[in-house]
Amino acid sequence: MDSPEDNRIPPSTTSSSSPTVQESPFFNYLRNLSPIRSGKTARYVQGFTQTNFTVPPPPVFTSPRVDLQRETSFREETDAAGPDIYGQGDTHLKPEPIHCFQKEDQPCSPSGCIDEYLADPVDMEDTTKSSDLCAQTRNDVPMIFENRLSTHGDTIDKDDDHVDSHMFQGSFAGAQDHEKFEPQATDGQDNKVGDSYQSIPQTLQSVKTHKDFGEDSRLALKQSAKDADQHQRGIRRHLQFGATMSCKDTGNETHDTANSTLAEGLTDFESLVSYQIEPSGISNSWQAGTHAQTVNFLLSSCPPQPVMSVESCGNHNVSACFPSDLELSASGIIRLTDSMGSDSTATQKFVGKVHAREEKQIAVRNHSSASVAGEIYAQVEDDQQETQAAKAIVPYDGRTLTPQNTNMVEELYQASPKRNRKRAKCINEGEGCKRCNCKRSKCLKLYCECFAAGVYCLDSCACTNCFNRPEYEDTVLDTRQQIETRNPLAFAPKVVKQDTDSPANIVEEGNWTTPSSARHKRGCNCKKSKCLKKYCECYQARVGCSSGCRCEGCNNSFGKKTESIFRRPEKWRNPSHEQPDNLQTQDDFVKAGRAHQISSTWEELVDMSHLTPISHSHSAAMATSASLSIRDSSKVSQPQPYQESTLQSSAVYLHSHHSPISPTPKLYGSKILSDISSDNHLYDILEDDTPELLKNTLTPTKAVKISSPNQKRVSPPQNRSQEVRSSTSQGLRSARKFVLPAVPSFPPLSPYSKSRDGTQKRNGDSKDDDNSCQ
DNA sequence: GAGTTTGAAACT
DNA sequence: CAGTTTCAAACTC
Repeated sequence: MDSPEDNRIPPSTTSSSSPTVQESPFFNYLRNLSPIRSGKTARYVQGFTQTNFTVPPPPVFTSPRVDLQRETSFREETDAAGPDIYGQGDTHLKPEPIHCFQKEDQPCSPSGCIDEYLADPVDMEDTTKSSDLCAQTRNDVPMIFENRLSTHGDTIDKDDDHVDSHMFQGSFAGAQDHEKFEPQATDGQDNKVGDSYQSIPQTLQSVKTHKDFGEDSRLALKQSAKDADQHQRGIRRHLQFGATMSCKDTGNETHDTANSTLAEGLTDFESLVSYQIEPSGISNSWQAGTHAQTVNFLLSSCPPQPVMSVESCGNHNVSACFPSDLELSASGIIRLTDSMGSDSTATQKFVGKVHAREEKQIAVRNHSSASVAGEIYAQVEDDQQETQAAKAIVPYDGRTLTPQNTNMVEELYQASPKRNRKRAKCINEGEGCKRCNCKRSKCLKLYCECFAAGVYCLDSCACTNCFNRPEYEDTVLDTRQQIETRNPLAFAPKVVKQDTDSPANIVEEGNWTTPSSARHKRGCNCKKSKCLKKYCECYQARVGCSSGCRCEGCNNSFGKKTESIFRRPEKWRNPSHEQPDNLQTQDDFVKAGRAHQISSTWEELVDMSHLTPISHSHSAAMATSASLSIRDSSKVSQPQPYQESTLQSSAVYLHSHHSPISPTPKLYGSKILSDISSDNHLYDILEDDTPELLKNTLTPTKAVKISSPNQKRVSPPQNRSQEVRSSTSQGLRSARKFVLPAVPSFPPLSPYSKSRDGTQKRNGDSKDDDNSCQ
């Protein structure tokens, strides 16, 4: 095995040491402290020295929330300063991918890194330093450094100038110990990492690592294939450190104003989520910080998912969410690669996988790069840390998407022992996280949740012979149109919220302070489930059954059919009602509890959103939307699912419109926005639970335009419009959503390629086949 | 993980 | 429009 040291460290870096650093008192101090020999340290130090050490002002905030805010600020700065991150103009061809990356990047911004770690009350200085590192690290810093931080974090010198050196030294030392730089202590790198994760000091490490990650990757790229192993190893290490790293990494490089905005919004939203998750934690525990960070990252990566992940996945919040993010990222990568059209073998290879379904499927099976997202997903399922790492990887790749990077990503995933793991299944996944398992519908029927939700299938989907992919956009759109022709509201949200602002609603519903406005438009038709299972769409949407339902023996815990809507609020207020008997899993109860909190205190949430550090107008908008969403959800007062669907949906919408990806709203952007804005009333109409109204009022086309996006998405249209209005970045679209070109109800979806599981090619017999088969 | 149940979607 | 079939998710074991 080649020594990591050799491989990882470019000759230039290793050859000389920076006198400045070494001579500095700080350096000496470190030397003394560090168990590692100065000789080796010197190298790393030097490498680090070579990089620009721009020491940004130390972060001041310790609170996660504060961090968030700060993060936003930093992002802005970064954005201003940082140009093109993705900049390789070519890559911009497809905003979607960019979007994905941007999302991920946002959290990664230096500030973001800092923020995340600032959450750590324990060591402010460390955090500050870490922030510095973040700013600096872009340059070549071997990832190796990261490890050491945990160990030496407390010893970090306060001198900013030397901090970096110190950090690196420490890292280096750690690397030596763990990375086999020093054969002696190769063991347990992972373990340490994991441990470090838990400890505050480690936070710094994570940050550094994160930064390093990018650097590291680059270094690896520079090196020949021989280094591949080393590189992968390093990556894995990063993975272990967690999402934080990734975030930071990406953040520095990629910042668009749009991104910032989105990030802010996300941050805001995140705050809410975080709060829910760990109300107390916001303040300071490392865990709390972690959650926040995670959430942040997730949010930035994939708006809708964060919520879901947080609530649905518990410990795996991040992980759960992550999948989507990864997917997005992966897709983005693919797209970018494609758009790049580079002649590089790697690119072609990648593209080929993307477009060649067969190939892709094979690749997926083999855990090839094409299924990076899926692999990541898998990792998430089993190992959160790894998942996080994966996340980091994705952003990284996305950021510097190049053929080499692509390869690197592939290698990384391939190298991952867990890459083969089954994709994590997002329980209670919100719309943003939909994953279908279609076998015969080709994902071109409403049976397909993804399709029905107006989103492309993801790599994580287990569908077979899927045509609900960007590659088959035409087919998808055609099919969609056909369906809409039959039923203009086919893609309209099944559950709509009552317009709380509408006096009419108030009159109808009575007390609007409670979350009771959501209803299933069409109503359910349950016969056996008594509307107590998710078979029931009403129950699934966490809304009560209404007179429009034809269910039998309705016992919907969210509101029985016969039950007066007016009474729902009361019921909701009663926690007991929010925990339906049918909550079968502990998660359900937990979620329900959360939901309850949310619903009952939705106003508080709003306040919270305001309280969030985010100062941006965007964030404000986000908060507003989030609040709205929450409120809507709360109206229903549903247990956790509520969060998932509603909040998530909200998030989705928010992100969709704020998505940094497409600064210039691609096709639909402006138009959609204008439509939404101008046609906001349409939402009101749609929101009316009476299908008749919908049908009557809206022409099919119009209805489609407005609602076509996702019927399944619960988020209230109104919110969307508001969001759109509030956000300056219009035209931003969500990554997965697809919209009819003629009538874009939703932002175009991101270029997702569905690589998963096409192995069984069972051709459906549906009419759609014709379309699909082109 | 496989098989069953369920109800929406699709079809006749 | 009603009845039937198809489908995929939800659920159970």
